Amino acid sequence: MSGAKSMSMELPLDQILRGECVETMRTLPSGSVDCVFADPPYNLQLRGELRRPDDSLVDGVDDDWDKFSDLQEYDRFTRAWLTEARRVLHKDGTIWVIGSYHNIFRIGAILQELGFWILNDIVWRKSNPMPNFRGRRFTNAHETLIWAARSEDSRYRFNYQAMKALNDDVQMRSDWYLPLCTGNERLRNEHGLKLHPTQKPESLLHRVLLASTTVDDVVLDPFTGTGTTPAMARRLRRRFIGIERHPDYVEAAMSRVARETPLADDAVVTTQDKREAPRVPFGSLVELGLLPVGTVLCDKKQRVNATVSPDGTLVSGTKRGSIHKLGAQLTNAPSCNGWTFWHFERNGEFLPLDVLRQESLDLAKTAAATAKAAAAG
Amino acid sequence: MSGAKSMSMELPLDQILRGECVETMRTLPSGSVDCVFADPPYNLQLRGELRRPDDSLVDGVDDDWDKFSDLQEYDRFTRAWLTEARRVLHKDGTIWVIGSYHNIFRIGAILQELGFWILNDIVWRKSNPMPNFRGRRFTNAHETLIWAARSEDSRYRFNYQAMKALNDDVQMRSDWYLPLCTGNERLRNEHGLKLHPTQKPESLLHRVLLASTTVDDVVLDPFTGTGTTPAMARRLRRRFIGIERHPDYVEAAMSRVARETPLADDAVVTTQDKREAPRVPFGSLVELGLLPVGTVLCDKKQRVNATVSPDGTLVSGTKRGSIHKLGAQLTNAPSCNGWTFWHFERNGEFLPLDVLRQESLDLAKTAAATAKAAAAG
DNA sequence: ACCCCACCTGAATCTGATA
DNA sequence: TTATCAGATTCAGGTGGGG
Repeated sequence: MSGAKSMSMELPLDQILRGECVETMRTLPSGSVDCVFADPPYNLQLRGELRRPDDSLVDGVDDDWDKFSDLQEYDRFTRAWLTEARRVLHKDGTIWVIGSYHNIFRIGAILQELGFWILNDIVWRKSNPMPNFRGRRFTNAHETLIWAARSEDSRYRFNYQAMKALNDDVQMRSDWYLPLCTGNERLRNEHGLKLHPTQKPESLLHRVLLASTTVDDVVLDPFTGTGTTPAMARRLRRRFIGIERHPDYVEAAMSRVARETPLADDAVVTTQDKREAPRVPFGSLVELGLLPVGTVLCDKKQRVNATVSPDGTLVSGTKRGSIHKLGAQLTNAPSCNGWTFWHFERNGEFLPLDVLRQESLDLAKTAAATAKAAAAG
Repeated sequence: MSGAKSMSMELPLDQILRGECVETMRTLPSGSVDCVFADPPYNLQLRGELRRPDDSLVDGVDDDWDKFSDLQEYDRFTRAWLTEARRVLHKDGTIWVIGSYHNIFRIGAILQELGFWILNDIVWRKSNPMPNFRGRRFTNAHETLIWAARSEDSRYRFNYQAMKALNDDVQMRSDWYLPLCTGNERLRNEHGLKLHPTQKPESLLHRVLLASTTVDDVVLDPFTGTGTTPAMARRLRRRFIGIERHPDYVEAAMSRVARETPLADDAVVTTQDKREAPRVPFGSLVELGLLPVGTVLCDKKQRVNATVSPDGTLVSGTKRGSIHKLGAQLTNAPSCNGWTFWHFERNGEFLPLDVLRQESLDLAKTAAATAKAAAAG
């Protein structure tokens, strides 16, 4: 199955090598690892300081390792480490690289140019992202992982059934909903400050390793940091090779790994992903055309009415607001459930908006069932 | 506001030009459009035909326009049309490009190389994606849109409040959950077969246009296809320029546009950003007598207070300054929004100055309406 | 033990008009 | 071009103290 381990060369297994990533990879034999997980610098290019609306300062990434003079230098760096990673990878191996819009397009383009074969782009949707404090863009609520085989004809590993099981017995999709690394999981120094600015959550690596490797596979992480990859590899009984430049991180990561207990033989697919509540923003009913812009809504006794705007707000005279806010305002109530307060006309009778909400959920459910049936054949 | 339309050149507005996209863009003047939405060919590398588990054939993308001999050719094509798009775009304009992992990394990298400034990458999560029939990858359940300004210093449009309203009054995130284009919305030929393999849903364009353009803005779609962009532009009272190579699509799109009814003046209005509201100098509230000289203001928790001067400054002890300056000074904050910081007493409760600002705007609006009625009567 | 609330934090390319 | 200043802007979740 996994070819790399059959080579049985003298690999520095279950170690974190201190050193530059390209140089250190050069010391590893070709075709010797089954999987690479890489979390390279993102080249964020942050400029001034950023403050929250309450004037508190955002603790941004200002480390030297994320500073590049320009795109060309970042591309050279990227091409260099991806070239080595490809050499070290077994012919049937796969690579994962995570990034944001700052760097992921560079990475993806270079991966393709080097002959990697992209299998999926995976979206890590953050359940608790940092908001956009200035209101100038959409909340940057996700990061992207690229999953690629070493080449077009690699016979790569994908544990389809394990992923399906992990996802309530429907195919695992390319969008993953996972929280950030916070709380106890986040490594901290003696002052309680985060040890590393970009520590990844264990749930992410758990899914990555479970999807694309098997027991005893060798996983290489060229940017190990605080060692999430080694820790999850040990827990899931994979072998790891870490590479990390900073001695403090090497030490922190190794003691973290030492605290991990490998799972027993029979323990495998256990973790469940956090299910999302099927929230329906009122605006989406408008976008979907279930409720045309300009529709006039009224309360049950038709004492007040309001018109639907393109952005999902309601307008009544000079007043504008969400279905809840405007309902409260027009009735002088402290609060109001707009879903039950506002009614629309259908076949001569007035129905609450809640009917439409339910219908939109049913639509989604039917579509999902159809897709599943098609998949089942 | 939107710079492009003020140029009033002879643009082929509200038309779909039949022709090759680069050539046709060359006929348009520089800086003449406010927004570009592009759904270019995806360079799908489907090797041979794809069959479902029941051996039925998947009607994939295999039209002539999607055949590119290799990555280099696709890059050349991409660079060519993006270069023209950038020339045609107003300096403060933005571009949207949608793609999948097959092409989006080429597009993103070239966008950056041409000097576009990426604002967000947006994930369109499909509520009803096609399942992965072979079980060899994750279900490809999303597509990616890149939203970018023409350059780093573009003062681009983002209708923050409208997006927030559309999402139940929390910031719109970078992941959008929308269904595929199916059912009645999908254009079909006389045999009931879909007219175009990749028709985009109207809900997607509704959100795109509502986020990044305003009424009468000019939107260019260089790969118009069945005309979802023109149709939504017409509905939302934006102007459009379409470009499409295939005469059948041009015809289908134009008759589709003709079936759209533009929203009425008052129906197309969305929640306004405060930045766009008319500016009210604090001093004018004093002049208008809405806030008498000598009134004592305090912060919400009544920890500091200050007195209103005739010139619209506040005085607190020996300190004097604008509502913003003094608020910042008294709280040792780098900045302060005096409108929300300072409160005045009315009927026993403390209200922020912002209430008075709104009231002065309402007064002005009422006065204008009265004047208009008098003139008409 | 439990609830409530105040406070803290996260890979962030985070203002714009006017003088 | 640069300096100045008005004023717009946050969500989910964890932690910890007090009642």
